[in-house]
Amino acid sequence: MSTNKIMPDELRRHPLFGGLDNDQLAQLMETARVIQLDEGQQLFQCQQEARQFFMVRSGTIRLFLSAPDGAEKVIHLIAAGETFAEAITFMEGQIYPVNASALDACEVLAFSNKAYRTILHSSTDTCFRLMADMSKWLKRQITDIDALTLQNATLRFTNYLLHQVPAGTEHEVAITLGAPKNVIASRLSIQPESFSRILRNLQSEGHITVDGNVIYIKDINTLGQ
Amino acid sequence: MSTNKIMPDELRRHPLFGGLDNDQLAQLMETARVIQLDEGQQLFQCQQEARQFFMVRSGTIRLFLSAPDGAEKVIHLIAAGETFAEAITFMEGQIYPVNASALDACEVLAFSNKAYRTILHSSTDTCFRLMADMSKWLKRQITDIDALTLQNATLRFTNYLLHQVPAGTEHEVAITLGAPKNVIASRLSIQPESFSRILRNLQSEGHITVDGNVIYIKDINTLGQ
DNA sequence: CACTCACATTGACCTGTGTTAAACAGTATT
DNA sequence: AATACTGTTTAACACAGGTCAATGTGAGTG
Repeated sequence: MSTNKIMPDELRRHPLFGGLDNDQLAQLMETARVIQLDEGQQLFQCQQEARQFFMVRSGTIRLFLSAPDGAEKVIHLIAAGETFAEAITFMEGQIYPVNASALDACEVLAFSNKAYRTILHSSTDTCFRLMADMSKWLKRQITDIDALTLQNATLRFTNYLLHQVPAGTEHEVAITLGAPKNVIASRLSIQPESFSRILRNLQSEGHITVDGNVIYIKDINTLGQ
Repeated sequence: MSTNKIMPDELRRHPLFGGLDNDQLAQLMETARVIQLDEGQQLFQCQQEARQFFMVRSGTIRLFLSAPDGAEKVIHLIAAGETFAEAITFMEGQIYPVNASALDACEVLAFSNKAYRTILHSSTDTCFRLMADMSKWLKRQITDIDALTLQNATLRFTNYLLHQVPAGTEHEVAITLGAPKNVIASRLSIQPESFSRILRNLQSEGHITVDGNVIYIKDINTLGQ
C-alpha cells in the first residue's frame, strides 16, 4: 500500500488532477515526492516560503494557527485523499499562512507549485478545477466564521457532528471521531474541558451516547434543537 | 461622476479586468449594468442564486451573515473600487453564501458571471488574476479566524486600527472609521457596548484619543502592546 | 505488572463579554 | 422649536465558557 512510487490513477481520482493528460501528469509526477511523517512531525510552518502543495495519501494532517503565547487553534483536519495548500502559490509573498503537522503517522505527496502552475498556464480546464477547489475552501471558512460568531459551543459541535452524517441517514447513526477529542475541540474553538462538559450534557439530555471516540446520535432530526 | 455608462478605464484599473483586451472588455460591459442602492437596501440575500458579481463604484457594501434569531455579523465591508462575490460562480450550487446590503447610498456595477466565465475560458491570464484575487480572500478569512479564536476583543480592534495605518507612518496618526461604530463592532464580532468600553479603556490608558469617528493613535509601535 | 504518559473528565472558581436598561447626543422631520 | 429617530455611551448584572487543580483511565513500555 505505502510506496515511494506515485501511481497516475492515485492522482487522477482527485479533481485537481482529473483533467490532466498523460504528458501533464508525467510532468507533474516528475517533480513530486513522497514524504513520510511521524506522529506530531511538522510538515511546514506558518510564514515559511511555499514552494509545494500537498495531497494526503494516508493519515491525517492538522492545519493550525499559533498565538505568541503558545496557544494553538486547529483550523482544518485534512484526511487521506485530500489536497491542501494548493491556493498558496497565488498569495502575495507565497508564504504558508498556517502551520501543518501530522496528527498521526502520515504519508503525504508533495507537488511543485511551479510545475502545477506550468500546467495551469496551458489548461483552462485545470484552472477551473482549481478555482472550484478554492471556492470550496472559501465557503468552508465562511461557515467557520458563521459558527464562531453566531453559534455557541454546543451548536458548533452538533453541527460538526451532523456534518459527518452520511447522506440518507434517517434517525440514529454512529459517528467515529477522526481525531482525539482535544483536537476536535480545538477545531471547534472549544477548550477540552468545555468539550467534555458539552458531551456530558448532550448525553444527559438523551441526544447522544458517547463511547470513547464513537458518538451515537439518537435522532439527527432533533440533535440541533 | 455618477452615470449609467460604464467606462472601460474604470474597469481596467481593477486587477480582475486589467488583462482584458478591447473585445473582451466590450463583451463584458454589454452584460453589465449599473445598480443604484439606497442606504440599507439589500443587494442580494444569502442562499439566493448567484448570476452576477459586483464592483463598488461609490459607497460601501456590507457583507453579513444572519442567524435564525435575527442576529447579524458583518464579515466584510467593501469600499469603492473593490469587487465582491466574484468567486461564487465556482461554488457548488452557485448560491451567495452571505447577504449584501448598502451601508450608505451606493452605486454598484453588476457583471454577468456567465460572460466573465466565457472570458476566463479563453484567457489563462485572467484565470490567474482571479485565482490571485481568491487567494487574497482566503488569506483575509484565515486572518479573521485567527483574530476570532486567538485574540481578545481589544486586540482585534487594535489590529484592525493598525491595519488602516498608511505605510510609512512613524508614530502618531489619525484614522477615520469608514462606518458607524456599531458596524465596525459587528465586523470585529464585538457588541456595540463592549466596543464603546474598549474605546474608553484605550483612551484612559493614553493609547488613543477618540473624536466622533476619528481615532488618533498616539504611537503605532506601542498600540498593540 | 508496575510505571509512565498522554488524554479525558470533574468540580470549583473566575472573567471577558454579552445583556438589559436607561440616559445621552446628534440629525432629520414636522 | 418640539419631536422622533438612530447611534453611542454608561452602569449594573448575568453567564458561557475559560482557567486551575485534581483525579481517572487506558495504552504503551521496560
